[in-house]
Amino acid sequence: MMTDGSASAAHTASDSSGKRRQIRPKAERRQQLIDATIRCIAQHGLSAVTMQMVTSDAGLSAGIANLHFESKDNLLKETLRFVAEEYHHGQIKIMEGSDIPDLAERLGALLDFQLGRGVTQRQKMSVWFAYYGEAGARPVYQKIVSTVDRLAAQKLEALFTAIIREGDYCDVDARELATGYSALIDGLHLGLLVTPRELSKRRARAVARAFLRRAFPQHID
Amino acid sequence: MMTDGSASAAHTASDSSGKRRQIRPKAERRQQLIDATIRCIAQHGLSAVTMQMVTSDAGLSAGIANLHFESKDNLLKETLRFVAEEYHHGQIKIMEGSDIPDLAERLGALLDFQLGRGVTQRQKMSVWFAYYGEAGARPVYQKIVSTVDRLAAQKLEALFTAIIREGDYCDVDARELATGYSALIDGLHLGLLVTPRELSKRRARAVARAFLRRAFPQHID
DNA sequence: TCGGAATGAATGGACGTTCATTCTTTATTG
DNA sequence: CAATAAAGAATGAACGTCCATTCATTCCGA
Repeated sequence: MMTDGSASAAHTASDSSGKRRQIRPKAERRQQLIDATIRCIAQHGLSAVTMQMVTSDAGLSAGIANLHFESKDNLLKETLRFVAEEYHHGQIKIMEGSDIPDLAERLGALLDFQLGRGVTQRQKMSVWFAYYGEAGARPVYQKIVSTVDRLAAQKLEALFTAIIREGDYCDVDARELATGYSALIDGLHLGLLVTPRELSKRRARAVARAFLRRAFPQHID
Repeated sequence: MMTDGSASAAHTASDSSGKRRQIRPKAERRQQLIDATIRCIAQHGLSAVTMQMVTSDAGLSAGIANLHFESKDNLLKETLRFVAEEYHHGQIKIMEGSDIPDLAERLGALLDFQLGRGVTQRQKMSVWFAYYGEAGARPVYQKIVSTVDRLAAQKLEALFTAIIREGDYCDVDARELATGYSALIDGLHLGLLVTPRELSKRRARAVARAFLRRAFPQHID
Protein backbone atom coordinates (compact mmCIF):
# COMPACT_ATOMS: atom_id res chain seq x y z
CA MET A 1 0.00 0.00 0.00
CA MET A 2 1.52 3.29 -1.10
CA THR A 3 2.15 5.18 2.09
CA ASP A 4 2.34 8.84 1.25
CA GLY A 5 5.57 10.60 0.37
CA SER A 6 5.82 12.50 -2.86
CA ALA A 7 2.50 11.02 -3.86
CA SER A 8 1.57 10.05 -7.34
CA ALA A 9 3.06 11.92 -10.21
CA ALA A 10 -0.45 11.64 -11.50
CA HIS A 11 -1.71 15.16 -11.19
CA THR A 12 1.43 16.50 -12.76
CA ALA A 13 1.52 13.84 -15.43
CA SER A 14 -1.11 15.44 -17.57
CA ASP A 15 1.26 18.10 -18.86
CA SER A 16 4.43 16.09 -19.13
CA SER A 17 4.64 13.90 -22.19
CA GLY A 18 1.91 13.17 -24.62
CA LYS A 19 -1.21 11.15 -24.10
CA ARG A 20 0.01 7.62 -24.36
CA ARG A 21 -2.44 5.34 -22.64
CA GLN A 22 -0.98 3.42 -19.73
CA ILE A 23 -2.18 0.18 -18.28
CA ARG A 24 -1.45 -0.35 -14.61
CA PRO A 25 -2.39 -2.87 -11.91
CA LYS A 26 -5.80 -2.46 -10.43
CA ALA A 27 -4.55 -1.72 -6.91
CA GLU A 28 -2.31 1.06 -8.15
CA ARG A 29 -5.10 2.76 -10.07
CA ARG A 30 -7.36 2.58 -7.06
CA GLN A 31 -4.77 4.25 -4.88
CA GLN A 32 -4.12 6.87 -7.53
CA LEU A 33 -7.79 7.74 -7.58
CA ILE A 34 -8.05 7.83 -3.80
CA ASP A 35 -5.08 10.20 -3.65
CA ALA A 36 -6.72 12.44 -6.22
CA THR A 37 -9.96 12.37 -4.26
CA ILE A 38 -8.13 13.49 -1.13
CA ARG A 39 -6.58 16.42 -2.98
CA CYS A 40 -9.92 17.42 -4.47
CA ILE A 41 -11.76 17.31 -1.16
CA ALA A 42 -9.06 19.40 0.49
CA GLN A 43 -9.07 21.93 -2.30
CA HIS A 44 -12.74 22.22 -3.19
CA GLY A 45 -14.64 20.74 -0.27
CA LEU A 46 -16.51 17.45 -0.16
CA SER A 47 -19.77 18.83 -1.46
CA ALA A 48 -18.12 20.33 -4.54
CA VAL A 49 -16.18 17.25 -5.61
CA THR A 50 -17.18 15.79 -8.96
CA MET A 51 -16.03 12.68 -10.74
CA GLN A 52 -14.62 14.78 -13.55
CA MET A 53 -12.62 16.71 -11.02
CA VAL A 54 -11.14 13.60 -9.48
CA THR A 55 -10.31 11.79 -12.70
CA SER A 56 -8.78 14.81 -14.36
CA ASP A 57 -6.74 15.56 -11.24
CA ALA A 58 -5.47 12.01 -11.47
CA GLY A 59 -4.65 12.61 -15.12
CA LEU A 60 -7.04 9.92 -16.31
CA SER A 61 -10.20 9.69 -18.33
CA ALA A 62 -13.73 10.33 -17.19
CA GLY A 63 -15.12 6.85 -16.81
CA ILE A 64 -12.24 5.29 -14.95
CA ALA A 65 -13.43 5.96 -11.43
CA ASN A 66 -16.63 4.05 -12.13
CA LEU A 67 -14.52 1.23 -13.53
CA HIS A 68 -12.46 0.75 -10.39
CA PHE A 69 -15.00 1.86 -7.81
CA GLU A 70 -18.52 1.05 -8.78
CA SER A 71 -19.93 4.49 -7.96
CA LYS A 72 -19.08 7.92 -6.62
CA ASP A 73 -20.53 6.99 -3.25
CA ASN A 74 -18.22 4.03 -3.08
CA LEU A 75 -15.17 6.05 -4.08
CA LEU A 76 -15.86 8.50 -1.29
CA LYS A 77 -16.44 5.72 1.20
CA GLU A 78 -13.18 4.01 0.31
CA THR A 79 -11.34 7.30 0.51
CA LEU A 80 -12.60 7.86 4.03
CA ARG A 81 -11.63 4.33 4.96
CA PHE A 82 -8.11 4.89 3.66
CA VAL A 83 -7.58 8.16 5.53
CA ALA A 84 -9.08 6.80 8.74
CA GLU A 85 -6.99 3.66 8.66
CA GLU A 86 -3.79 5.45 7.77
CA TYR A 87 -4.16 7.83 10.68
CA HIS A 88 -5.15 5.24 13.22
CA HIS A 89 -2.58 2.70 12.15
CA GLY A 90 0.11 5.32 12.63
CA GLN A 91 -1.14 6.05 16.12
CA ILE A 92 -1.51 2.45 17.12
CA LYS A 93 1.93 1.53 15.84
CA ILE A 94 3.44 4.14 18.14
CA MET A 95 1.31 3.19 21.11
CA GLU A 96 2.05 -0.50 20.87
CA GLY A 97 5.59 0.77 20.40
CA SER A 98 7.96 -2.06 21.09
CA ASP A 99 10.53 0.16 19.41
CA ILE A 100 10.24 2.88 22.05
CA PRO A 101 10.57 1.27 25.47
CA ASP A 102 10.43 4.45 27.57
CA LEU A 103 6.82 5.40 28.23
CA ALA A 104 7.38 9.15 28.43
CA GLU A 105 9.20 9.08 25.11
CA ARG A 106 6.45 7.05 23.56
CA LEU A 107 3.93 9.63 24.69
CA GLY A 108 6.03 12.35 23.11
CA ALA A 109 6.24 10.43 19.87
CA LEU A 110 2.48 10.03 19.82
CA LEU A 111 1.98 13.75 20.30
CA ASP A 112 4.48 14.56 17.56
CA PHE A 113 2.69 12.21 15.19
CA GLN A 114 -0.71 13.68 15.97
CA LEU A 115 0.30 17.32 15.62
CA GLY A 116 3.38 17.11 13.49
CA ARG A 117 4.09 16.75 9.80
CA GLY A 118 4.16 19.24 7.02
CA VAL A 119 1.62 20.59 4.61
CA THR A 120 0.47 17.14 3.65
CA GLN A 121 -1.24 16.82 6.95
CA ARG A 122 -3.53 19.73 6.18
CA GLN A 123 -5.01 17.85 3.26
CA LYS A 124 -5.72 14.88 5.46
CA MET A 125 -7.36 17.06 8.11
CA SER A 126 -9.66 18.59 5.54
CA VAL A 127 -10.79 15.17 4.44
CA TRP A 128 -11.17 14.04 8.00
CA PHE A 129 -13.53 16.80 8.97
CA ALA A 130 -15.39 16.81 5.70
CA TYR A 131 -16.53 13.33 6.55
CA TYR A 132 -17.20 14.14 10.18
CA GLY A 133 -19.59 16.77 8.90
CA GLU A 134 -21.57 14.21 6.97
CA ALA A 135 -21.30 11.52 9.61
CA GLY A 136 -24.41 12.75 11.41
CA ALA A 137 -26.48 11.82 8.38
CA ARG A 138 -24.48 8.83 7.12
CA PRO A 139 -24.36 5.70 9.24
CA VAL A 140 -21.73 4.19 6.91
CA TYR A 141 -19.26 6.92 7.75
CA GLN A 142 -20.02 6.65 11.45
CA LYS A 143 -19.27 2.96 11.33
CA ILE A 144 -15.95 3.31 9.53
CA VAL A 145 -14.73 5.98 11.92
CA SER A 146 -15.99 4.42 15.12
CA THR A 147 -14.49 1.04 14.28
CA VAL A 148 -10.94 2.33 14.04
CA ASP A 149 -11.52 4.84 16.81
CA ARG A 150 -12.44 2.22 19.33
CA LEU A 151 -9.21 0.32 18.90
CA ALA A 152 -7.11 3.46 19.18
CA ALA A 153 -8.98 4.45 22.33
CA GLN A 154 -8.20 1.10 23.93
CA LYS A 155 -4.52 1.35 23.14
CA LEU A 156 -4.37 4.88 24.50
CA GLU A 157 -6.07 3.81 27.69
CA ALA A 158 -3.57 1.00 28.07
CA LEU A 159 -0.66 3.39 27.61
CA PHE A 160 -2.08 5.79 30.17
CA THR A 161 -2.68 2.96 32.62
CA ALA A 162 0.96 1.93 32.34
CA ILE A 163 2.12 5.50 32.89
CA ILE A 164 -0.15 5.91 35.89
CA ARG A 165 1.28 2.78 37.43
CA GLU A 166 4.84 3.82 36.68
CA GLY A 167 4.35 7.28 38.17
CA ASP A 168 2.19 6.20 41.08
CA TYR A 169 -0.31 8.89 40.12
CA CYS A 170 -3.45 8.70 42.17
CA ASP A 171 -6.79 10.38 41.64
CA VAL A 172 -6.37 9.81 37.92
CA ASP A 173 -8.69 7.70 35.83
CA ALA A 174 -6.98 6.38 32.70
CA ARG A 175 -10.21 5.99 30.77
CA GLU A 176 -11.44 9.47 31.52
CA LEU A 177 -8.05 10.94 30.71
CA ALA A 178 -7.80 9.05 27.42
CA THR A 179 -11.18 10.35 26.33
CA GLY A 180 -10.13 13.84 27.24
CA TYR A 181 -6.82 13.64 25.45
CA SER A 182 -8.41 12.28 22.27
CA ALA A 183 -11.01 15.01 22.31
CA LEU A 184 -8.33 17.62 22.89
CA ILE A 185 -6.34 16.43 19.88
CA ASP A 186 -9.46 16.42 17.70
CA GLY A 187 -10.29 19.92 18.86
CA LEU A 188 -6.78 21.15 18.12
CA HIS A 189 -6.95 19.66 14.63
CA LEU A 190 -10.17 21.55 14.13
CA GLY A 191 -8.56 24.77 15.28
CA LEU A 192 -5.61 24.24 12.97
CA LEU A 193 -7.97 23.72 10.07
CA VAL A 194 -10.51 26.47 10.65
CA THR A 195 -8.55 29.18 12.41
CA PRO A 196 -4.91 28.67 11.43
CA ARG A 197 -4.26 32.35 12.06
CA GLU A 198 -5.10 32.08 15.73
CA LEU A 199 -3.66 28.64 16.41
CA SER A 200 -0.22 27.75 15.16
CA LYS A 201 1.04 24.20 15.08
CA ARG A 202 3.63 25.14 17.67
CA ARG A 203 0.98 26.43 20.05
CA ALA A 204 -1.20 23.40 19.51
CA ARG A 205 1.68 21.18 20.53
CA ALA A 206 2.30 23.32 23.62
CA VAL A 207 -1.35 23.05 24.63
CA ALA A 208 -1.40 19.29 24.27
CA ARG A 209 1.85 19.00 26.14
CA ALA A 210 0.48 21.13 28.98
CA PHE A 211 -2.53 18.85 29.21
CA LEU A 212 -0.29 15.83 29.64
CA ARG A 213 1.98 17.65 32.08
CA ARG A 214 -0.92 18.44 34.37
CA ALA A 215 -1.85 14.77 34.40
CA PHE A 216 1.62 13.20 34.42
CA PRO A 217 3.98 15.84 35.85
CA GLN A 218 6.89 13.44 36.31
CA HIS A 219 6.76 12.19 32.75
CA ILE A 220 6.56 15.42 30.78
CA ASP A 221 9.19 18.12 30.63
CA MET B 1 -33.96 36.97 16.79
CA MET B 2 -35.88 33.80 17.39
CA THR B 3 -33.84 31.87 19.89
CA ASP B 4 -34.78 28.27 19.58
CA GLY B 5 -37.61 26.70 21.52
CA SER B 6 -40.33 24.83 19.74
CA ALA B 7 -39.10 26.21 16.46
CA SER B 8 -41.34 27.03 13.59
CA ALA B 9 -44.50 25.11 13.11
CA ALA B 10 -43.45 25.24 9.52
CA HIS B 11 -42.45 21.70 8.77
CA THR B 12 -45.61 20.40 10.30
CA ALA B 13 -47.75 22.97 8.56
CA SER B 14 -47.81 21.19 5.25
CA ASP B 15 -50.22 18.55 6.47
CA SER B 16 -52.37 20.68 8.74
CA SER B 17 -54.95 22.74 6.94
CA GLY B 18 -55.27 23.28 3.26
CA LYS B 19 -53.07 25.28 0.98
CA ARG B 20 -54.13 28.82 1.60
CA ARG B 21 -51.31 31.17 0.67
CA GLN B 22 -49.95 33.21 3.55
CA ILE B 23 -48.07 36.46 3.40
CA ARG B 24 -45.62 37.08 6.24
CA PRO B 25 -42.94 39.64 7.07
CA LYS B 26 -39.65 39.18 5.32
CA ALA B 27 -37.63 38.57 8.49
CA GLU B 28 -39.99 35.82 9.59
CA ARG B 29 -39.76 33.99 6.28
CA ARG B 30 -36.00 34.19 6.34
CA GLN B 31 -35.85 32.65 9.79
CA GLN B 32 -38.33 29.99 8.78
CA LEU B 33 -36.10 29.01 5.88
CA ILE B 34 -32.96 29.03 8.00
CA ASP B 35 -34.64 26.72 10.52
CA ALA B 36 -35.64 24.38 7.73
CA THR B 37 -32.11 24.42 6.37
CA ILE B 38 -30.74 23.42 9.77
CA ARG B 39 -33.13 20.49 9.96
CA CYS B 40 -32.26 19.38 6.44
CA ILE B 41 -28.51 19.53 7.00
CA ALA B 42 -28.83 17.55 10.22
CA GLN B 43 -31.01 14.93 8.60
CA HIS B 44 -29.47 14.54 5.15
CA GLY B 45 -26.00 16.07 5.38
CA LEU B 46 -24.82 19.32 3.87
CA SER B 47 -23.85 17.82 0.53
CA ALA B 48 -27.28 16.28 0.01
CA VAL B 49 -29.34 19.36 0.79
CA THR B 50 -31.39 20.72 -2.10
CA MET B 51 -33.52 23.81 -2.39
CA GLN B 52 -36.60 21.67 -2.90
CA MET B 53 -35.80 19.85 0.29
CA VAL B 54 -35.52 23.05 2.29
CA THR B 55 -38.57 24.78 0.91
CA SER B 56 -40.80 21.75 1.21
CA ASP B 57 -39.58 21.14 4.76
CA ALA B 58 -40.56 24.71 5.47
CA GLY B 59 -43.95 24.03 3.90
CA LEU B 60 -43.44 26.62 1.18
CA SER B 61 -43.11 26.69 -2.56
CA ALA B 62 -40.03 26.00 -4.62
CA GLY B 63 -38.90 29.46 -5.62
CA ILE B 64 -39.20 31.14 -2.25
CA ALA B 65 -35.69 30.55 -1.02
CA ASN B 66 -34.28 32.37 -4.02
CA LEU B 67 -36.71 35.17 -3.34
CA HIS B 68 -35.50 35.79 0.21
CA PHE B 69 -31.90 34.68 -0.15
CA GLU B 70 -30.51 35.42 -3.55
CA SER B 71 -28.96 31.98 -4.04
CA LYS B 72 -28.40 28.62 -2.42
CA ASP B 73 -24.86 29.60 -1.53
CA ASN B 74 -26.18 32.61 0.29
CA LEU B 75 -28.83 30.63 2.16
CA LEU B 76 -26.17 28.24 3.41
CA LYS B 77 -23.87 31.08 4.37
CA GLU B 78 -26.61 32.83 6.34
CA THR B 79 -27.54 29.59 8.05
CA LEU B 80 -23.98 29.10 9.21
CA ARG B 81 -23.87 32.68 10.43
CA PHE B 82 -27.04 32.14 12.44
CA VAL B 83 -25.87 28.95 14.12
CA ALA B 84 -22.42 30.36 14.84
CA GLU B 85 -23.80 33.54 16.34
CA GLU B 86 -26.43 31.78 18.39
CA TYR B 87 -23.88 29.47 19.96
CA HIS B 88 -21.30 32.11 20.64
CA HIS B 89 -23.74 34.68 21.95
CA GLY B 90 -24.96 32.11 24.44
CA GLN B 91 -21.44 31.46 25.62
CA ILE B 92 -20.48 35.08 25.82
CA LYS B 93 -23.56 36.02 27.74
CA ILE B 94 -22.64 33.51 30.42
CA MET B 95 -19.01 34.50 30.52
CA GLU B 96 -19.68 38.19 30.84
CA GLY B 97 -22.15 36.98 33.43
CA SER B 98 -23.12 39.88 35.62
CA ASP B 99 -26.00 37.61 36.70
CA ILE B 100 -23.67 34.97 38.16
CA PRO B 101 -21.19 36.69 40.47
CA ASP B 102 -19.41 33.56 41.73
CA LEU B 103 -16.67 32.59 39.30
CA ALA B 104 -16.80 28.84 39.96
CA GLU B 105 -20.54 28.85 39.42
CA ARG B 106 -20.13 30.79 36.23
CA LEU B 107 -17.65 28.21 34.98
CA GLY B 108 -20.15 25.47 35.77
CA ALA B 109 -22.89 27.31 33.92
CA LEU B 110 -20.65 27.62 30.88
CA LEU B 111 -19.91 23.92 30.88
CA ASP B 112 -23.59 23.08 31.22
CA PHE B 113 -24.40 25.32 28.31
CA GLN B 114 -21.72 23.82 26.11
CA LEU B 115 -22.54 20.20 26.82
CA GLY B 116 -26.13 20.39 27.97
CA ARG B 117 -29.48 20.66 26.24
CA GLY B 118 -31.71 18.05 24.68
CA VAL B 119 -32.06 16.57 21.27
CA THR B 120 -32.18 19.97 19.63
CA GLN B 121 -28.52 20.39 20.27
CA ARG B 122 -27.70 17.43 18.08
CA GLN B 123 -29.13 19.21 15.07
CA LYS B 124 -26.99 22.22 15.76
CA MET B 125 -23.89 20.09 16.15
CA SER B 126 -24.48 18.46 12.80
CA VAL B 127 -24.72 21.83 11.14
CA TRP B 128 -21.68 23.05 12.98
CA PHE B 129 -19.43 20.28 11.78
CA ALA B 130 -20.88 20.15 8.31
CA TYR B 131 -19.56 23.65 7.82
CA TYR B 132 -16.27 22.93 9.55
CA GLY B 133 -15.78 20.22 6.96
CA GLU B 134 -16.11 22.70 4.13
CA ALA B 135 -14.21 25.47 5.88
CA GLY B 136 -10.87 24.25 4.58
CA ALA B 137 -12.00 25.07 1.05
CA ARG B 138 -14.28 28.04 1.75
CA PRO B 139 -12.70 31.24 3.05
CA VAL B 140 -16.17 32.71 3.65
CA TYR B 141 -16.98 30.05 6.19
CA GLN B 142 -13.61 30.41 7.84
CA LYS B 143 -14.18 34.11 8.24
CA ILE B 144 -17.63 33.75 9.78
CA VAL B 145 -16.45 31.19 12.30
CA SER B 146 -13.16 32.82 13.21
CA THR B 147 -14.79 36.19 13.76
CA VAL B 148 -17.15 34.96 16.46
CA ASP B 149 -14.56 32.50 17.78
CA ARG B 150 -12.04 35.19 18.51
CA LEU B 151 -14.40 37.14 20.75
CA ALA B 152 -15.40 34.04 22.69
CA ALA B 153 -11.75 33.10 23.15
CA GLN B 154 -11.01 36.51 24.62
CA LYS B 155 -13.87 36.30 27.09
CA LEU B 156 -12.83 32.82 28.13
CA GLU B 157 -9.28 33.94 28.71
CA ALA B 158 -10.55 36.81 30.84
CA LEU B 159 -12.65 34.45 32.94
CA PHE B 160 -9.71 32.09 33.43
CA THR B 161 -7.45 34.99 34.36
CA ALA B 162 -9.89 36.06 37.05
CA ILE B 163 -10.11 32.53 38.41
CA ILE B 164 -6.33 32.17 38.44
CA ARG B 165 -6.02 35.38 40.41
CA GLU B 166 -8.77 34.37 42.82
CA GLY B 167 -7.25 30.95 43.45
CA ASP B 168 -3.63 32.08 43.44
CA TYR B 169 -2.84 29.32 40.97
CA CYS B 170 0.71 29.52 39.70
CA ASP B 171 2.34 27.79 36.78
CA VAL B 172 -0.89 28.23 34.87
CA ASP B 173 -1.17 30.26 31.69
CA ALA B 174 -4.70 31.53 31.10
CA ARG B 175 -4.29 31.81 27.37
CA GLU B 176 -2.89 28.34 26.94
CA LEU B 177 -5.57 26.90 29.18
CA ALA B 178 -8.37 28.67 27.33
CA THR B 179 -7.16 27.31 24.02
CA GLY B 180 -7.03 23.85 25.52
CA TYR B 181 -10.48 24.06 27.04
CA SER B 182 -12.05 25.29 23.82
CA ALA B 183 -10.38 22.53 21.86
CA LEU B 184 -11.52 19.99 24.42
CA ILE B 185 -15.13 21.10 24.12
CA ASP B 186 -14.98 20.99 20.33
CA GLY B 187 -13.49 17.53 20.48
CA LEU B 188 -16.19 16.34 22.85
CA HIS B 189 -18.89 17.71 20.55
CA LEU B 190 -17.30 15.76 17.74
CA GLY B 191 -17.31 12.61 19.82
CA LEU B 192 -20.96 13.09 20.73
CA LEU B 193 -21.82 13.49 17.07
CA VAL B 194 -19.77 10.71 15.50
CA THR B 195 -19.52 8.08 18.22
CA PRO B 196 -22.53 8.63 20.48
CA ARG B 197 -22.34 4.96 21.48
CA GLU B 198 -18.94 5.35 23.06
CA LEU B 199 -19.35 8.82 24.49
CA SER B 200 -22.45 9.73 26.44
CA LYS B 201 -23.33 13.29 27.28
CA ARG B 202 -22.84 12.48 30.94
CA ARG B 203 -19.31 11.21 30.36
CA ALA B 204 -18.47 14.20 28.18
CA ARG B 205 -19.45 16.50 31.03
CA ALA B 206 -17.34 14.46 33.46
CA VAL B 207 -14.33 14.70 31.17
CA ALA B 208 -14.63 18.45 30.79
CA ARG B 209 -15.12 18.84 34.52
CA ALA B 210 -12.00 16.78 35.21
CA PHE B 211 -10.04 19.02 32.90
CA LEU B 212 -11.09 22.08 34.85
CA ARG B 213 -10.51 20.37 38.17
CA ARG B 214 -6.90 19.60 37.29
CA ALA B 215 -6.37 23.26 36.45
CA PHE B 216 -8.48 24.87 39.19
CA PRO B 217 -8.75 22.31 42.00
CA GLN B 218 -10.19 24.79 44.52
CA HIS B 219 -12.95 25.91 42.21
CA ILE B 220 -14.36 22.63 40.95
CA ASP B 221 -16.03 19.94 43.01
C1' DT C 1 -58.07 48.49 -6.39
C1' DC C 2 -53.14 48.19 -5.99
C1' DG C 3 -48.49 46.59 -4.41
C1' DG C 4 -45.91 42.99 -3.91
C1' DA C 5 -45.44 38.35 -1.64
C1' DA C 6 -45.84 33.67 -3.02
C1' DT C 7 -46.30 30.19 -6.40
C1' DG C 8 -44.72 26.38 -9.45
C1' DA C 9 -44.01 25.08 -14.24
C1' DA C 10 -40.37 25.74 -17.37
C1' DT C 11 -35.39 26.17 -18.52
C1' DG C 12 -30.69 25.39 -19.06
C1' DG C 13 -26.75 23.44 -17.32
C1' DA C 14 -24.10 20.15 -14.75
C1' DC C 15 -23.25 15.75 -13.13
C1' DG C 16 -22.95 10.50 -12.61
C1' DT C 17 -22.99 6.66 -15.26
C1' DT C 18 -22.75 3.74 -19.38
C1' DC C 19 -20.67 1.29 -23.18
C1' DA C 20 -18.93 0.89 -27.92
C1' DT C 21 -14.46 1.65 -29.31
C1' DT C 22 -9.37 1.98 -29.01
C1' DC C 23 -5.22 0.65 -27.46
C1' DT C 24 -1.62 -2.03 -24.55
C1' DT C 25 0.00 -6.09 -22.83
C1' DT C 26 0.55 -10.94 -22.70
C1' DA C 27 0.23 -15.46 -24.59
C1' DT C 28 0.43 -18.26 -28.60
C1' DT C 29 1.92 -19.82 -32.93
C1' DG C 30 4.70 -20.59 -37.19
C1' DC D 1 12.30 -14.47 -32.99
C1' DA D 2 8.62 -12.14 -35.38
C1' DA D 3 3.85 -12.17 -36.22
C1' DT D 4 -0.61 -12.60 -34.52
C1' DA D 5 -4.48 -13.29 -31.58
C1' DA D 6 -6.86 -12.95 -27.29
C1' DA D 7 -7.84 -10.41 -22.91
C1' DG D 8 -9.08 -6.75 -20.75
C1' DA D 9 -7.70 -1.87 -19.24
C1' DA D 10 -8.67 2.75 -20.53
C1' DT D 11 -11.08 6.12 -23.08
C1' DG D 12 -14.56 9.77 -23.87
C1' DA D 13 -18.78 10.92 -26.24
C1' DA D 14 -23.55 10.30 -25.33
C1' DC D 15 -27.56 9.76 -22.24
C1' DG D 16 -30.79 10.60 -18.81
C1' DT D 17 -31.51 12.61 -14.38
C1' DC D 18 -31.52 16.02 -11.12
C1' DC D 19 -31.21 20.57 -9.49
C1' DA D 20 -30.78 25.78 -8.95
C1' DT D 21 -32.81 29.51 -10.84
C1' DT D 22 -36.23 32.28 -13.37
C1' DC D 23 -40.49 34.70 -14.18
C1' DA D 24 -45.28 34.99 -15.79
C1' DT D 25 -49.12 34.36 -13.08
C1' DT D 26 -51.99 34.11 -8.89
C1' DC D 27 -53.58 35.67 -4.82
C1' DC D 28 -53.39 38.05 -0.16
C1' DG D 29 -53.71 42.14 2.67
C1' DA D 30 -54.33 46.98 3.03
